[in-house]
Amino acid sequence: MPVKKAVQGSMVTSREPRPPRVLNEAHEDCAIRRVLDRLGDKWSYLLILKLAKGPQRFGELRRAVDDISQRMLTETLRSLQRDGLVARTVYPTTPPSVEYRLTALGQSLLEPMQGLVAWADRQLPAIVSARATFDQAKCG
Amino acid sequence: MPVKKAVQGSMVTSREPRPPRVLNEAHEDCAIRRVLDRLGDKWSYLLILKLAKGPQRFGELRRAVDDISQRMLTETLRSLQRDGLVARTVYPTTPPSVEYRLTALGQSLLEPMQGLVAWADRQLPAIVSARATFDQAKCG
DNA sequence: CAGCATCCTCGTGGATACTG
DNA sequence: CAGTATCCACGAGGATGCTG
Repeated sequence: MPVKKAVQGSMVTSREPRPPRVLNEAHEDCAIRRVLDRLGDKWSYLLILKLAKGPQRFGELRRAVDDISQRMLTETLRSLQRDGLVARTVYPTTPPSVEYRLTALGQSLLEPMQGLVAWADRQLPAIVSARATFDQAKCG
Repeated sequence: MPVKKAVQGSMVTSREPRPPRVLNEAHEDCAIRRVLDRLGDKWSYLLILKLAKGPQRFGELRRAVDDISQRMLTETLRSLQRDGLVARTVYPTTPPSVEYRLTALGQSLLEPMQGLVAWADRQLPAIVSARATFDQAKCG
């Protein structure tokens, strides 16, 4: 395991301080990549699944997920809203109450998503087992 | 393993060096999260889609994706292999030749994945449009 | 209650050099 | 060709404090 030198010895290479990195963005026009960049983050997929159960308030979602930080909940919900997958409704009560629900577009994502969820549920044992075999072969 | 302290500036804040973070791992038993942690990375999904076309050699995959670094190609392929989604075959020629192909388990993932790809292709315009509207409302 | 602002840590992954 | 090994930039996201 790479314990991270930390030191960078006294003598050290003649290495230059590395020029800024230039991104290759050629893939930006690939639909699946753009969608995965969105759904592949830590919380989006999960929040959509929670919202599939029906509209929910901010605090409800927070409790439903329970290990999401409030900052990420806010941020993820907003980006889902931006993409038109989630709608946000403010009720001007005191204290304020905000409800989130899936839009039609968001709903339309449920079907393909549930296909993946079903696959995950079915195949997880096989994956875990494959993993064990692989690790055994390595270390045994 | 996080040895890393390294600098931590000379003068700097009166703030304490923040106690170590303890992970909430309560979600570890959720199949979809475990599967997404795997497929949600930058390359797995894409490599599986490439391998769906048939077995391919290391270099072929490298060129097929073309903006993946060789390090990440190696690493991603190995973790897919570990999970039993991809099989690796070495042909002891000179120079060596290594072929990767989807296992049956990997194949079984294609169907749910393609559902998602299809959705992405269909709905990307709607998402882009929603995004524009949202941004307009913000800045306009 | 439903956020916003700030700061800081750490994991992901790119760049590069080297090997069998 | 198909990797391994190292170094390091950067952005995701947790912790915390404050607000309407």
